[in-house]
This record gives sequence, C-alpha cells and structure tokens, in this order.
Amino acid sequence: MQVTRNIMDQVRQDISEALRNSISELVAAGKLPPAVEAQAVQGIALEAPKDPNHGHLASPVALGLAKSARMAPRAVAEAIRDQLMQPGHSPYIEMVEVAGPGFINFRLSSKWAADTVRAIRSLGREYGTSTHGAGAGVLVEFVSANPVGPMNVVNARAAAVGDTLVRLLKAAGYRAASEFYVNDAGRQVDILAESVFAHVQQLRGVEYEFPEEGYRGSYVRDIAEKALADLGEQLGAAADADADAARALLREFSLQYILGWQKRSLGAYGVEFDRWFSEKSLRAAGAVEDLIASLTEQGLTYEQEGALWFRSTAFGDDKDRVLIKNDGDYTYVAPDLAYHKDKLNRGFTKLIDILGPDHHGYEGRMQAGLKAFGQPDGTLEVLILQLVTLLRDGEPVKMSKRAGEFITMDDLLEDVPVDAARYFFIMRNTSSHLEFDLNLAKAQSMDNPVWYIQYAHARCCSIFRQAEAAGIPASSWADPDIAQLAQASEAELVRKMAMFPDEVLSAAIERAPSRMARFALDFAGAFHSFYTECRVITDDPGLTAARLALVDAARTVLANSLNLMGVSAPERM
RNA sequence: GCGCCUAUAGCUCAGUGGAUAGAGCACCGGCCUCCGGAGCCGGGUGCGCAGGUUCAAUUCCUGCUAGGCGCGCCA
Repeated sequence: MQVTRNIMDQVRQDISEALRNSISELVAAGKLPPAVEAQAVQGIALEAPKDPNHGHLASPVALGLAKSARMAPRAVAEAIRDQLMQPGHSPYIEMVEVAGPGFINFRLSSKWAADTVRAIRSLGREYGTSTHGAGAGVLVEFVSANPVGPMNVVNARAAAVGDTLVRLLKAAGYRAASEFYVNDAGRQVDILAESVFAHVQQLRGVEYEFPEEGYRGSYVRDIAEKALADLGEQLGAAADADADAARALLREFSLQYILGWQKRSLGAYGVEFDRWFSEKSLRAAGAVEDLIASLTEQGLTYEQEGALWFRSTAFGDDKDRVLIKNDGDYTYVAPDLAYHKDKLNRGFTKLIDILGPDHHGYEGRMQAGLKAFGQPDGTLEVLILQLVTLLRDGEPVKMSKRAGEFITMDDLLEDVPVDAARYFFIMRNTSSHLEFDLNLAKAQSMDNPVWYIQYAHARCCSIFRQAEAAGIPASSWADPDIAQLAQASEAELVRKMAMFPDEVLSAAIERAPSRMARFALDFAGAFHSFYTECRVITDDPGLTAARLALVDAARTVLANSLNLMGVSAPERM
C-alpha cells in the first residue's frame, strides 16, 4: 500500500468531492436553485478550525451559497448535511454538523486517526515533506556580512531565519540552496587592510598614522599580530620597500582571517552555506562589464556628470542609480546586479534575499534590475528583517557602535546556547521587531519555549526507556488498534500531528519560519496535556500498545519540527 | 518631505475575508502512593482613529494618528 504523505490533504479532497456531489444532487432534485451549482464549482473551501469543538475540518460553503440560493445560510448548510448523510461518502467522515451561522463541520473517524498515526510512523523523518516545489530552484541569500569585522545580532537573526527557511523549502520539495555573498572587492576591505597596516607598522616600531575611517576594534590589532607572526619577513620587507605591496598582502590576509572567523561562528551556530560567493571572482570573470554592456545595449544606461547611470526609474525605482562613479570605480549596485544575474544563469527561478532593516532601500534597485533582465514579477523576493532588541534582566541592552559597546554574534552565542538562540531568532515574524530575552533564553525552565519543546521530546524517549525496562516488546505495538484512543487529549494530539505537513508547507510558502516555531510549541503543549491525562504504560496491553504508537508518532513530529529549525532533539535532558 | 515596517490582553507576541479574536509571561486558585511536577487544569470588559468594499472586515482599500528604521557616485 502506498503511504500517503499528507493524510489531511487526501481527506480534504475526499470531502470537497463529497460536498460538490451533494450540491449537484440537491440541484438535480430541485432542492437548490441551479445558480448555486455554478458558484460551487468555483471551489469549495475547507479549513482546519482553530477550535477543536468545530471538528477536524469545516466548510463555509453554505455561507457563500446562501445569497444565490435565496435561502438562509443555515438552511443551505442543513440541506447539504442531509445529502452528505446518504451512504457512499468518504470513510473518513464520522459526523457532519451544522454550526454557527451555517458552517458545515466534519468530525473525522477513527480510521482517519489510525491512518494518520500509521503514516507518521512509517514515514519517520520524511513526515512533513512534500513534493510541492517540484524541484524548482530557489536561492536564499542571507547574512552576507561585510568581511571587515565581527557579525552583529541582526546577522545572527538572518542566519537563523535563512537557514531555517532553506530547510523548510527543501522539505517542501524545492531545490533550495543557501548563499553568502562576500563583498571582497570593495573599498571596505581596502580600509580594513589599511587599518591592519597601521597596526603592523606600529607593532614594528614604525610611526604610522591610523586612517581616519579605519576600523578600530581590537580584532584589527589581532589580525596585525597574526599577520606578522605568519608572514614574518615577507611582510616586513614589503612594508619597508613598498607599502602598496604590503597593503595587498594584508588585504588578502585580513580577508582570509575574517572569512575564517565568519565561517567558524556560523558553523558553531549550525549554519553551513552551500556556497560563499566571491564578488572578486564575479569581477574577474567580467560579469560586471557584461552586465553593463547588456543594460547599455537595451538603452537603459546614460552618462551624466562623469558617471554612468542605470535608468532604474523605468522599472519603478525611486531614482536612477549610478553604476560607474566618476572616478571610474563601480558602485556596489553594478556587481550586485551582476550577481543576481549570475544566480539566474545558474538555473534558480526564485531568488530570496534576506536583509537587515537598514537595507530596505536596496530592494527597489534590485527589483528594477530583475525587470530589466526580463524576469517576471516575484522572481526576487526581499525579506527585510526588523531590529533586534536584547533584554537583560528586563532592561534593553544599550548598544553604541561609537563607544565600542555592542554585543556581537559571538558574544551572544557565548552567553546563550545555540538551540535557544536559533529558536528565539525565528520565533517572531520576520517583519516584526524582536525582543530577545537573554535571561529567558538561558533559563533551564518551563518558561523557556525551547526547553519546553525539547522536554516533550525527551519525555517521549523516556517513555520508551520505561517500556523497554518493563519488558514490553516493540512488536507488541507495531500496529495497534488506534480506535482505543478515546480521550480528548489523545484526539487533540492526533489532530495536531495530522496538520504538520500543512504547517511545513505554509511556513515554506509564506517564508515564515516563525510558523514552525509556534507549531512546535503548540504541539509540545498538546503532548504534555496528553501525558498528564493519560498514563501510557498501563495494565491494559491493547491500550498501552495504542498509546506507545501515539507517543512514537508524537516523537517523530517533535523531532522533525525541531530539525527543521536546526534545534537539537535531545533524548535526555 | 518621501519610502519600508509596526500598532491586538498589564507585558511579549500569534492570528485570519468567516463561528465566542488566541498563546506564553505575570497574577489568583487547584492537581503528585504511579511513565521525568522541567508538567497539567481553571480564572480575560483587548484588535490605535475615521470612512469604504463585502452576506461577513481585526484581516482588503483610502485617509488620519503614534512609534521604529531608511532616504550617499557607502554596502
């Protein structure tokens, strides 16, 4: 037997079909006017009600049909219900009720519950995945922090959101890849090299003025010391003979130093990029020239005041953008456009850029570029993350770059466990400001949502240890009678686990990792309620078997949702 | 001035064209001879303001108000 990946999906199809048939039958019998049929064919909505009292699925179809039927919504709903009661409809329907203003609510049968638990246990780690994306290529670019200093907390938020989004997209059947764009060719790196050079000279006892706009963090001196240790004579000789040669050496050295640092920090955070894309390599390949030539060929560039401009206003941007400055250098816009074109050339049909709140002005020019490339609207999606406020002891942590008082990503991860950091950073909508409570993230208590969820998983594992200790063979609960699970908390747990594939898909499609965070928390709550109400290991072998199977399915859902967030699922805590 | 984001319970936040708008925290009260009490159960006068679209608006549209961020030939 083929295992259905998403039972709810199948049930929805069944019931939609049943509803549609019932309406046709009513029209044929003259109990509803023909006008409603045309309307009903448009599609029949079925939703999962928030309130469990409203059943597993509900349809507002009668509300929409009331007007053209010239009947009260409840009367329409009751007619449909009566028709649905005729035999031959879906085996998953246990009961149909009309409620409220005219909703048709469906309670699903124990066959449905049994199929759900069986499918989850059979699919295991695959439960929640789908083929919705049909292998379409999606490139998610995030963090892309300039290689000139430590990463900040918004970079950490971007890393958690981006990485989780990639996991979600993969689960939803997309060919998703993560990318970090390395700005290794711009002026920023030159300034870093000059800053390091000043330190090098100082360390060598040579007087040298620190650059006005130089980077002042203590890490700059660390790089200088490391460079002197590693490059030794070569660097000293260059510094004495040819400052530019020394700067070039330091430029490359600093870059590698910081890239290594960024990779370590992100790696410790559980974020491995599929690719670190070098701007320098893009330039070396002539991609920027090609881009400009192509735009020029389309008549989308012009010269003014010694600079070359991109007519981005032709595609909805606020103002035109400079591509080549009057000093002959590119602005960042030119390589960035070339980079986005490169992404398309590599076969990605959807590009997602995750940016910090200070970069939202960037979207207009990139969107203009994508249109100039002839891409349909929606090819590029820009997710702007809002600010993060750190709270310590209930007070906002004041950060001032000027005073050198700011919490870096490394500081944060030293303070807070990785699992907690990742969870906290994704638990809010990306468009909302995020308050990050450092005390709570560190707390090993029920108040901490990460602990609460992980505890539910550990509890499942503990039950299996107990079962084993009690000598209950695994074979005894391989395929138990799920109909024995009659408690409210059991039904609720099944209902929620059945919704997991839809949740994964929604989170992926809406680019909303926070949905997964909330689902996991909610599901853990349902598990704890069940655990308190129902003792799993009892004197009744049949009931014990059914509950062990239920716990097994719950453990899978917990583990899979934690895994999608990059949070560990511990067996003991 | 223009652009983006936000406005929902005391606090932090969900939610969505549909039923009585939810969760956590905080506060009050219950629940352990038993699988991990790191838990569970109960307790609520809240959608910034004003119009519009709709059978139905917290949700969509318009205009206000308040807050955050941005508006460089920096990235």
